[in-house]
Amino acid sequence: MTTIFSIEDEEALVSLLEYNIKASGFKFEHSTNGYDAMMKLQKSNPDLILLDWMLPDIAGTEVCKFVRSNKDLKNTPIIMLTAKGEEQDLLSGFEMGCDDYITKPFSPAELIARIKALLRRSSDDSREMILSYGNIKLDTGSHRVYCCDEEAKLGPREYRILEFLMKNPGRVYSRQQILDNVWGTNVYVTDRTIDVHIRRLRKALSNTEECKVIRTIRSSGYSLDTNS
Amino acid sequence: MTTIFSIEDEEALVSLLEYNIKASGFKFEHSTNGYDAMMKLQKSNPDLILLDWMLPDIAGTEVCKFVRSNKDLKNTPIIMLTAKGEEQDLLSGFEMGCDDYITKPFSPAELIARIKALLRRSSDDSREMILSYGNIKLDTGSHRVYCCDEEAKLGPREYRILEFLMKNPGRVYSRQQILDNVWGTNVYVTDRTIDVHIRRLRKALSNTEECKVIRTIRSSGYSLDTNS
DNA sequence: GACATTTTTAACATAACTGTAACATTGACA
DNA sequence: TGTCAATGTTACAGTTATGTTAAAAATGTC
Repeated sequence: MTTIFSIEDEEALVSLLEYNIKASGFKFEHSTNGYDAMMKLQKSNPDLILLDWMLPDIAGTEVCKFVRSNKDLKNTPIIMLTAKGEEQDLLSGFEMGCDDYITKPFSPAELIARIKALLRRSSDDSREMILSYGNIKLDTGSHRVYCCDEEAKLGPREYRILEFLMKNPGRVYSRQQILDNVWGTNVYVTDRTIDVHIRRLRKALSNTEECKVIRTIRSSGYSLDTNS
Repeated sequence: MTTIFSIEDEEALVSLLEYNIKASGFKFEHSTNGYDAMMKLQKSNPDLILLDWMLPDIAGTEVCKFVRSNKDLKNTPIIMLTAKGEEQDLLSGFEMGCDDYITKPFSPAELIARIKALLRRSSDDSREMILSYGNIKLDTGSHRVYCCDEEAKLGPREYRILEFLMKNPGRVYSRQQILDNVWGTNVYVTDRTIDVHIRRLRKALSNTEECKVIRTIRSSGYSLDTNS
């Protein structure tokens, strides 16, 4: 689960943060001072850090510097919290590598919006690449699929199933695994539904014999493989 | 040539600025008071403005407000010059849309460094170039779009969407990505709004069949691509 | 402040996709 | 070979995503 780590000493604010962050479906962790934070951060390895610029022990810049120089944490986005009137800190903040800032007092909605925006920006599942197996090519950048150099027209679900299977060609996935990865967990869908989508996928990839690469492993599932 | 416009009344400082700015290869222009500056800025249309916060006639905020509300100047970066001890001005400065500040006295090296940093940042957006894809050409200098050699009339938003899509032809962007990049992060706009703009964009680019290059990827987003 | 332009929302229409059920087929095993 | 369970196939109806239009809201302009 996506984890937000807050470094903030003001109790009332911590409660507010915790409530809103949890309500938005994130995991919440926190420290009330800089040294504690530096210890915990290493283990926690959160997805985003909320950093109060005014801490009881050390300056926010120091925490920032620590994060940026740490191998595991260096790419973790940081949002700094500053009080009204501390705008001159913004420059040093950005220079130290903060990604965004928000001025106290702030609305929870705004904070959540900024958190989500930053997470979006730093998430890397939008990488472009070309997966290929046999005569099938799948371009995640343009969402196009080619089968023996002809474009295959797939529905969104079929596309995602194929993308999933192509990440590990040859490997057998159970219907449940396919469901979890393509539909998402806790979704109520019959197993038979998968068969239907597999059918559609096969149909779309049937230009030539070499394109028929979805193998049924009876009582186990499906895989991308030569049918042999 | 890149032009730096200074608004500063202290003669000694003007000489210092002029010398260093010219030595760094920029063109130097200046005014010694706010009203004069507002008149000259319009014609000069500089690449960056150095604004002393304490002017003999009007407050720096007023000049700032003027620049930001002027069609041609609104994107010009502003560095404000403040005297030590005027830190409280920074708040209003940033609120008015200043991009950076520097406290007097400052080292010429630091000033030049900040100028260059700001120019770099703003040049990414304002570099003039002609993007082209298929029969569509987009001139970022004149903000004109040609579709099969005829000019297409686009609204500002449509223009920016097209410009964004043209930076990576073929690549699929989700509505959220389009929002982040065209509207900016943490903006509350419905997804449907994008569809409407896409509709207008398509309408404007429909001279011929070859001009219809916005592809819908159901449940994923849009891309600039042949529809095949 | 009135006007024109642009942007956003809302409502509805249309097209595309999805899941289910019902039935057909296949393969394993006694 | 008959039986059973698993999978293949098909068609359809419900659902969802997108297209389209118009009007309200916001913004810029004179």
